[in-house]
Amino acid sequence: MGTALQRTITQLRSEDREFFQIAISVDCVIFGFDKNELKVLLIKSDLEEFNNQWSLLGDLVRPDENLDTASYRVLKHRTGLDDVYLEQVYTFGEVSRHPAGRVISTAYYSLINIKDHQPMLTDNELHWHPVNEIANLAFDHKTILDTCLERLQSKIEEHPIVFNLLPEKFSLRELQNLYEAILGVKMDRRNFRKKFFLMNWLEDMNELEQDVPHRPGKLYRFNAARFSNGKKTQTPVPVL
Amino acid sequence: MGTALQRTITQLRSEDREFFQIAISVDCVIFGFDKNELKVLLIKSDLEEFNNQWSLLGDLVRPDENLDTASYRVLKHRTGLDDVYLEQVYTFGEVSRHPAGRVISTAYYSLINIKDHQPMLTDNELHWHPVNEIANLAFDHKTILDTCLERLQSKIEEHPIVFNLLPEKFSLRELQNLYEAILGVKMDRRNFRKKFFLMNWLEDMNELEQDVPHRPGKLYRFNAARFSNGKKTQTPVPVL
DNA sequence: TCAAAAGTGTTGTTTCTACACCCATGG
DNA sequence: CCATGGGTGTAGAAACAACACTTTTGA
Repeated sequence: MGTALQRTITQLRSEDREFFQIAISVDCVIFGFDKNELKVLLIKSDLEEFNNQWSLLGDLVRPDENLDTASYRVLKHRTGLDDVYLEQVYTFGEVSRHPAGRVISTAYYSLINIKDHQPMLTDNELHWHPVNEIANLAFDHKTILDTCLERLQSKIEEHPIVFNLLPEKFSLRELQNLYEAILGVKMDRRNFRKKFFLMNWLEDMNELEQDVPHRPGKLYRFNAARFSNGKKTQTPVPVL
Repeated sequence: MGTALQRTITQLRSEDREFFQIAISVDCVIFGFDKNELKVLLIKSDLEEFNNQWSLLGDLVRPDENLDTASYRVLKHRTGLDDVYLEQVYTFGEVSRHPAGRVISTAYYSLINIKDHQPMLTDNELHWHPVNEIANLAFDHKTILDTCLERLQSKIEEHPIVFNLLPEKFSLRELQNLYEAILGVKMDRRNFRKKFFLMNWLEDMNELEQDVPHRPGKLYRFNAARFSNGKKTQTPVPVL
């Protein structure tokens, strides 16, 4: 009862050529945070069918390239950044999702500090768009964006990843603005501070904000070493 | 600055043939629940490299077939069941994950009522294995299984999907055994009952268990209409 | 001195956890 | 009558939500 998948490579190549008609791509939802808005990096589609529409950054996966590697490559190519937070979310495989043929796409999102990336903005095909203002995109990219945003929203409830969107030093106000922008809710300032200090993720830099027209706030940085000291550490013990 | 992905189909086919060297497959982690154990349906691998090892059920995706459709096809083929709960989890794309060549695989898990499937067990290559007793599998299938189990564990914390693993009528004890098997924890009976009645997902059938050597428990069924009447209904209102 | 945001504690509510006794059935 | 699991309520702890005033800075 063997399937094509279970045969050896020689057999696969000779008998099952019909299966090698699907291309695979990665699409990256690159999030940034600026002016208290969550933004995403988009490019003008140069495909005729989607003239003047924006699309996510993506590329075909090479035959000798891991999926993750392909995303890192796209990211590096478009932002110049290495070593960024990247997470696979979902694979979109509708037969008709791409007008150029059968292309299955695996979606990733990444979080970058928008300031680090400024120089690449000279490429005038690339722009940061406020996530809230995006009504539609080329291909099924709006769906991909929505899916990645939902994943991001649930992820930050438990994991300290938003720091990737901020400069090394930040104030609690900036951190709260960021959470509010991602989750689309307003939060109570006092409860927010309490919660974060309890988590024990922050290290006080003993520095103050500069050039603010009001009382300056303290600056903190994320202390990864403290992560896992928070309250969510009691992993349930398997019963068997 | 166009990439291969952005060209038209004619161009893609002629210039980028190198990209059509990757096959895509789906692998299904089919969960069942029997004798108070969570089980998964496996097949003996008939690939030489993995002689005598068990593997998940999967197949190559056809060029004109949606990803989800391919999973349903595999499921139908192996269990005879239609209309089952199915959820995509993750796509495994390591270059070397399959000895027969470059095969990227999208993993799904599904939940079925093991009783509905009994007849197909005549196929002696197919067996239900207790999830806790699986040490390794062919390919990277152990990783896939682990990933799907983790997803299942987090999913059931919020969503009423475990009912797919039970017969239509079940006792609260069975339901609790199922949660305990999936999560690998022991729970307090009184608190468990309280929580479920609060959720309001259950409909009392006014029937009792039969043929039990002790006081019979009431039977319930999942009432989908009541879902969303539970407490988790207050969706946060976006601020913008 | 004014405007603007920083910083700080307490109280009530809800949720979660731990825990023990009587009941109904089959054997 | 015994063994087995069904069925039930309460009290303490922890987490969460709501809320107002004083402080510091720049203009």
